[in-house]
Amino acid sequence: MKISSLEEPATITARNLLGDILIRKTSSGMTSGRIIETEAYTEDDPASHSYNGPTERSSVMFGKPGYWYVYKCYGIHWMLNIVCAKQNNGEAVLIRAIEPVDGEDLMEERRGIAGPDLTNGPGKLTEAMAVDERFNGKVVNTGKLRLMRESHERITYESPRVGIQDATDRYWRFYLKSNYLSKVAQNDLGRRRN
DNA sequence: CAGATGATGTTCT
DNA sequence: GAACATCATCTGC
Repeated sequence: MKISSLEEPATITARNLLGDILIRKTSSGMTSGRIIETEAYTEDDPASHSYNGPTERSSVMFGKPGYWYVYKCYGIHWMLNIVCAKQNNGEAVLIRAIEPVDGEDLMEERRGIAGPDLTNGPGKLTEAMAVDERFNGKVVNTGKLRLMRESHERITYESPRVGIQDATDRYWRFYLKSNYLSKVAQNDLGRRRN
């Protein structure tokens, strides 16, 4: 069992979340997956929603750690984040990819396909796990969407974040080697972190 | 394969 | 009115 706290800064929490298990329960059944790719976002970060202080959308990021931050991207996809760092620090970690653990058949049903494309991207995993705005601002360890902290012994890598234009020199994307890494990230030059 | 593009709607200037 | 922490699909090799 992992003891690291979500009060740690995003750049540390993003790494600590690797290997943890997301668990989603619905009336159709349970799905779960291992987190294998994350990105850190902070207030001091032109690419972050919290960069210009709290807004109606980003205020959750400035709240207490251990809450979900869910927002809609390009009008289509839900993005799942975990708020971290101490209250009033606008920091969060975006979950970019997971490996299915349980309920893969239900994920295939929701996504309409099978294989690595099930969960190898931030918008894909929320569809596979039936995550939407209902979880925004909710506590991470209560309710139908939970996080199980897990230790892992896999090698960790870090590299620049993807899909953004600002601060691309920051190595704030973290991942484990996996067939389920996000498409846009599969061929980049990450450096080993442990 | 790689690269371009349209979908689609909320947020912020 | 522009930008956007994306994805699926289409084009042309």
